[in-house]
This record gives sequence, structure tokens and C-alpha cells, in this order.
Amino acid sequence: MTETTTLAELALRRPGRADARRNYDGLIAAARLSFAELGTEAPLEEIARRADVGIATLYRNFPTREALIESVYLEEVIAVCNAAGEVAHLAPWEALLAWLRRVVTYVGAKRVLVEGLNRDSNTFKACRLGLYEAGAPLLERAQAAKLVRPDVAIDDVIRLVAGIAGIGSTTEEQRDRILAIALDGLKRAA
Amino acid sequence: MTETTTLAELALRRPGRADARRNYDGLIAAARLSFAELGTEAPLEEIARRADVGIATLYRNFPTREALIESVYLEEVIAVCNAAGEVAHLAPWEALLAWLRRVVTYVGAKRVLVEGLNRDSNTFKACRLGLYEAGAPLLERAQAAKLVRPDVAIDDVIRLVAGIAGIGSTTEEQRDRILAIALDGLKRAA
DNA sequence: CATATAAGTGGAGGGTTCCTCCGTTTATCG
DNA sequence: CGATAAACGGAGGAACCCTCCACTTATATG
Repeated sequence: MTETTTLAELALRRPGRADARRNYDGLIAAARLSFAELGTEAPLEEIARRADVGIATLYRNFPTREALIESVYLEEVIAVCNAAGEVAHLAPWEALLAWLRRVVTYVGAKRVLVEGLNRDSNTFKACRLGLYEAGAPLLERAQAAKLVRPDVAIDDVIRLVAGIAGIGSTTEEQRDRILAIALDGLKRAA
Repeated sequence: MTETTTLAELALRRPGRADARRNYDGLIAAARLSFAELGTEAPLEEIARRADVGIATLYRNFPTREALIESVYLEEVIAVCNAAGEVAHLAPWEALLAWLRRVVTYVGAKRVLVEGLNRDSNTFKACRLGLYEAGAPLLERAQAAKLVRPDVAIDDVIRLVAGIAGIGSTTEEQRDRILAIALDGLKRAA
């Protein structure tokens, strides 16, 4: 479901020739490493060097720095979307909670990637859509069980949680507490 | 109150000589303009040019780009802190709500300034402290009136609100709705 | 297998921005 | 007014960005 949009984009962008595909993958791997180590401002020439590839090859595959950041980001979002399936066995409210917690952890860790990238880009929109599709069933289940107020939509929830995840420089305990407060507002008004 | 820490920092950093102080102020003004116009990546030499000052003067006052961003940021935070006084005449819950809305509007508008700046820096910490001191009386009043659950602290609230403010690419309506949901969780549990 | 061809490749190089160094200017104080 | 310490400007080397083009190679086809 998510994969239709996302993988379509991936498949579309990935080069067709064997050697080119090898370089493409190598670049993403090198970029992930460099970004983690030096931040999103890591020199592109350094990334190309690590991938054992000329600078022109990098630019051919990723015309802008943001395109590269997004491609790294993409793979990780897919993992979180898939995690929505792993909580299906839990009770409605607990399942929703568990998955949202996972989203917070994930987005928080990769915050450095997200900030500074154009949040209106196509790839980013696709990621959001993927998260919506992954989370919607969990929300609906909780609403059907009368545990969550019926007037909230999945994109409200995702954005709320994403916002909390973006909070910098705080302990994990505090972030959990804040998340709990916010999600209390989600519960069915008595 | 807030001003003790904040202004102490400001006074500390501000040069003592008349001409130097003039340049310092000119640089901040030019920086505010340039950042608004070209983003936080605006060429520092352009900023120096606009301030009618050599590039070395810029670097002497603000050794890094972040230092400059922070200084611009600082002045604006003070304005929000002062706004806490302007809502004192409202009822407890409404006063808290009004001020938090103001914080969201403010931080949302200046998000471009905040992201990309080191959130653990001294200046940033001072700003947070200022917001805490400004907001604490509002929160305590609402708690005393039994309108807000007693187990939340002001820094939870500020961070929660700051997180929501940081959400990108959404309408003002949605942001208000999300804020309302989150603040519902703040209310005294029945 | 041979070979045509389109896709892919690397790196030189011009342009921009960063940031330091140092000789000159100027505010301040006795 | 003169000494002196603080502040100043801009030249210039280094890092990085990104385009252009001559060369290489995977793949499809006869």
C-alpha cells in the first residue's frame, strides 16, 4: 500500500544499468554515513570520494543536495511504515500508542536529516502519505473501540507526533511525558 | 526577571566603544533583513556589505554564523516573553491559551531561524529559561484554579508547544486544531 | 561473436563563499 | 594633545559548488 507510491518513486529514479545501479546504491550508503558523521552539510565531494565515484556521477543521480538527503530519508520511512503491521496483535489503544512511540523515536533520531530539507518536496509528501496509510487503520480501530475522539484525522495525529519528535535537547523521559500529555488530548472526551 | 539572564548576555557581548557598538547593531539589523530575504544561508559578506562594514568586523563580533543567528533570535524572544504580561487581565485558562498561541505564532514564523542552529547553545538555553519564567505564572494560575492538571511543569508545556510550532507545511487552521488537541491533554483530568 | 549506440563516467576548472592575517585608523583617557 | 589599545577593512589562500565534455562500457542486435 505504502509501497506502491514509495517504491514507484524508488524504481523510477533508480538507474537501469547494472554498474550505474551499483554506483547509485554506493552513493546512498556513503551519504548516510557522511551525514551521520558530519551533518547534512557534509561536502558532496567527500561523499563521492567515499563511494569511489566521480563528483559528476553524484550530481547526475542527485541533482541537488536535498535530493540526496531525501533518498536517504526514504528508506528509513519505509521501515517505520512496515512497523505498523508489527503492532497489530496489541489492543487498539496500545497498538496506536506503540506505533506512535516508534514514530517519535525514529523521527527524533533522524531529525538532523529532516530539518534543512524542503518539507514541501514530492518525496517528502510521499513519505507523509505513506505514514498516513500505515497509521490510519490503527487510528480507526481505536476510534471504533470508542477510545479516541472521533473528530481527529490521521494527519492531525501524525503531525502532532512529528512535532513532538522534533523537539531538541531533552531527555527521553521528558519526551515520553510530553507525548503522554498530548495523546491524552486524543482520548475520547469522557 | 527574564531580562537578568538575557540582558546580562547581551550587555556582556556588546562592545564598549561607541563606533563598535554602532557596527554591532548595524550588523544585527542587516542580518535580520538578509535572513528574512535569503534564508539562514545568506552570504555573510553580503550582510557585512549591507551593514557598511568590513567582513572582518562581522567575524570579530560573531565568530560563527550561528552566533549571529542566535543574536537575531534573542531580541525576538524577549518580545514574546514580554507578551506574557499583556494577557494578565484574562481569565486563567484563557490567559494561558492566548499566550501559548502567541508563542506558536512566533516560533512558527521564525522557524527558519531556529532550525539549523545548535539547540544546545548557551544563548538558546537562556532563551528557553526566559520563556519558562515568563510562562510559569500563567501556568500556576491555571493550576491554582484547578483548570490544568497539577503534574505538568512549565517546561513540558513550552516544549510541547514549541514542537507543534515547528511543524512545517500546514495550514494555520490545522495547526490550531492540533494545538487544541494537545492542550486538551493539559486540562485537569476530569 | 562482433559491433553499434546509448547510457554512464571522471575530473578539470570557473565561480562563489569562507575566514584569517595584518597594516592602518580612530575612540578614549590621562 | 598625545599615547595606546581597541576596532577597522580588505586582500588572498582554501574549501566547496556544480557544469561541461571527451572518454569508457554495458547491453541489445545482427
